[in-house]
Amino acid sequence: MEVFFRAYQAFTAKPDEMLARRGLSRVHHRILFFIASHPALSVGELLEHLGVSKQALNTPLRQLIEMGLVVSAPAEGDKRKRLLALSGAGEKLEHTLRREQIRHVQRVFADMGEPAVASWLSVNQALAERPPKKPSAAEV
Amino acid sequence: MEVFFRAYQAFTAKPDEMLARRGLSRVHHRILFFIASHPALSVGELLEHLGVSKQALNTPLRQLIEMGLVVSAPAEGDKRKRLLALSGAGEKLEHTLRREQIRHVQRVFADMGEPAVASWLSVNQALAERPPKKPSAAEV
DNA sequence: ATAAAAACGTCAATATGCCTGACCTAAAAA
DNA sequence: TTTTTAGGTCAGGCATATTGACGTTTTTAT
Repeated sequence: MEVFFRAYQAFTAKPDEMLARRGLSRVHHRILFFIASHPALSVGELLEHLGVSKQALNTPLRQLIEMGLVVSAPAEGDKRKRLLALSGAGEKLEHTLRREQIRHVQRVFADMGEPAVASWLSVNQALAERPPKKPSAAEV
Repeated sequence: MEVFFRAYQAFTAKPDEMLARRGLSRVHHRILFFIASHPALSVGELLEHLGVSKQALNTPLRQLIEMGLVVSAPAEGDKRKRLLALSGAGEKLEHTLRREQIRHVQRVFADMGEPAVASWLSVNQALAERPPKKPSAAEV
């Protein structure tokens, strides 16, 4: 339990530090991550992924837009929807954060060998896919 | 990144649910866990492990004591220190929570096989032990 | 013996983060 | 034309964490 906890903390420590220097936090990273992973994401879809209320998303998302990291544009077919995308700067930041996490993980992977990594990934996958109960939207 | 995150969430979901039914939360679990793992732990040592201010610990710890799950007694040699221990009920709860997590993990382990589990554990260990920067006490 | 420090507990003020409820606009659907 | 839907925002409330400041008891230093 403790090791698992610390592993996750260590995994996000470097990005957290970089984000903090820009006045951003874990939420902002999650937003950037989902937008990067799901092109042309609508606000509603983002809310589902994050599992927070729209009021909770409002502030950090607005900050990202005001900082020019995220762009929000009305959808083609349905102008009520706002499609989110990363700006150039947003992509750059997201890549930087992602690369930090990859670097951290790879330093370990290099020592552990290929099959260990594959196992680690698939166990995580299995753990994540088998929620003991309902994943309670608020904590996804 | 996302899988790792969800794996950890799933790992704590069941305990969180059980704690919530008693009006407790993640912090309480962490306190119970550390007390269980370190017999005759002093308050100061607990604070170091948790990496929070003593004011932040005060409330949840007091609740646990008032609920009769944790006992606090002056140390033999140094009566300024308060040594923490689980009561019978506290041990029972801690074991229940621990067992839930083990059960969750073992359902997955059963499918993945022995070596995969060993790899998963050692990769986590390695990730946890290699903080990219300083682990920033506040998030340990 | 007296002063200083350590370990713990607590009160207060402050900041954050998230939630629910309520209200508003613009656009799509009925 | 009326009703929904998608999104944005304000207000109030709750929970939690932080720093700062005291007060108590016990131990250590002078």
